[in-house]
Amino acid sequence: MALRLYDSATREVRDFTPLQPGKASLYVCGLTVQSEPHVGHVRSGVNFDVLQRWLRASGYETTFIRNVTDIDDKILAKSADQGRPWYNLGYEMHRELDAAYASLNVARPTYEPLATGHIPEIVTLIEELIAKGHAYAAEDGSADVYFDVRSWPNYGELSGQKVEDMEAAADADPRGKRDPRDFALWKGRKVSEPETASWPSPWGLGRPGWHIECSAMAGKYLGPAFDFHGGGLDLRFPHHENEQAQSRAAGRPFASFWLHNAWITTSGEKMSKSLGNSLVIPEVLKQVRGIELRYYLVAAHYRSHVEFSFEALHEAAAGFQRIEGFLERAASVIGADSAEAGGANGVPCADFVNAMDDDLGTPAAVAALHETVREGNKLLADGDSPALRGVAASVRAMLDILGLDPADPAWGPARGEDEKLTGALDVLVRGVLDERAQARAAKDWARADAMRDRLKEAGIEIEDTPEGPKWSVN
RNA sequence: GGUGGGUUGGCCGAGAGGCGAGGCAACGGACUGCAAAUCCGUGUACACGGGUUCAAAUCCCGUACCCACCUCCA
Repeated sequence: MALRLYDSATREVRDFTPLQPGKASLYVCGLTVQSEPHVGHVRSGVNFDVLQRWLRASGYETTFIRNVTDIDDKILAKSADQGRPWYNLGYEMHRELDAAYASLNVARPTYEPLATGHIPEIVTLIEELIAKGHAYAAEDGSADVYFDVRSWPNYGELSGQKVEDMEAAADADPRGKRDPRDFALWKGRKVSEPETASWPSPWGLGRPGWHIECSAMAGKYLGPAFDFHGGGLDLRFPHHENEQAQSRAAGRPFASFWLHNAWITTSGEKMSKSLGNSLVIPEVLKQVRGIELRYYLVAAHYRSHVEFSFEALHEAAAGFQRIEGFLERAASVIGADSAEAGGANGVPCADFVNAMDDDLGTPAAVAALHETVREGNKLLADGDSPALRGVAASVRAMLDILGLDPADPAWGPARGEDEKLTGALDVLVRGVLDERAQARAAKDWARADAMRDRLKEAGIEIEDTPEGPKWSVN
């Protein structure tokens, strides 16, 4: 079975047929760098990262563009409030975003273009649209340029809405618009805005509207037609509708598939900057590790709403630790350095592949992963074997596709934190364990258990295994 | 007003006409001095009311509640 994905434009699951054989091109709307990223933002990053990984694992040479919007109304307003340059705020938030992605092992895109770095491409595209009669400069001298919605009969095709049924924005600033639904391609500079936030154009000083940047950048890096365009569900309208209208009006076929990830809600409501109920990443990572948060996000389907709760998050962490536990035990049996332990030659099980091919069915894929782990746990009882090696490698390969391989250097040094400290602690704990072994040999269970309890109070868990006791810091 | 999505067991979350995804929690068993881990097993579900069907969580009609989008949003 080949890859099939749900296309928001046609509202059905369709077979993926690449525009160019063996290649896949993907454009995802990244964030506007105006505030710290929260769990919801990162969900999108993780979802499309999984898509990217699956495309690569399926043999497609993949180009993945994820932009950063580094100029917009909110950035200007916030930075003005904070009394610092807009680019200073944007840069800081961009770095926060990078850090959040890194802490969740979201791979970097092929390119990560900034809106402000593509003013010439944007101006050229607007000029094309004006020449074709789909855009006009406002006649009020504001230097604004608008897309003429009425000139494009297919407007609304992506979101399934009719222009007549749309409400005009309550707060829409009608200055210079022929129709309230027309949207800005170029925003003339207002006197209240900093000079550094404007660029010269044929219509006067100004800055790009929000939608045009994505059309321009997608065109620059992926060409007039490309395979996938992704983003959050809320971008479907107006952002993606407008992107598609602009691009097609300019004669570019644009995206073949539109992919939208659903929300993470808190207390039943959308997690949003404007609601102020954001759960920023560094806060969440005080409770679970990045890999566990990623597992939580991957275990739900990308098109399902997820109601965020710390309880569910901890549950997910426990589920992931089951997988990790198997890998640790397997590595101690077959040797951590063996080729099989690396997962490089591992083969995902058929259920996993079928699940992923079916609209990135990560929940079913994770179920398949757990079943493989159970199989591996059974094999573990018999010690080293080719079957165990195969299963361990398979588990690693599946985890890698989901971006969840605990041994991936992206997660940083393994749990052992500081090697010197761990080494020192090991000597001390071993000393206690040796004494405990003597007590156990003498069947002095009270003394043996007391030692175990004391270690536990210090946060050190003891497990007796056939190979002797093992300790871990909890 | 327009458009779209949702409601599944103690919890999280899949599925989409028959055979109970998976995880977490619970309980029983195996293993263990005990515990932990692991394995085996058990139970409790499809918002409500009708209908179609040999068979409905799944299809149809209706109702209720929830959520999102309609030019700031992952």
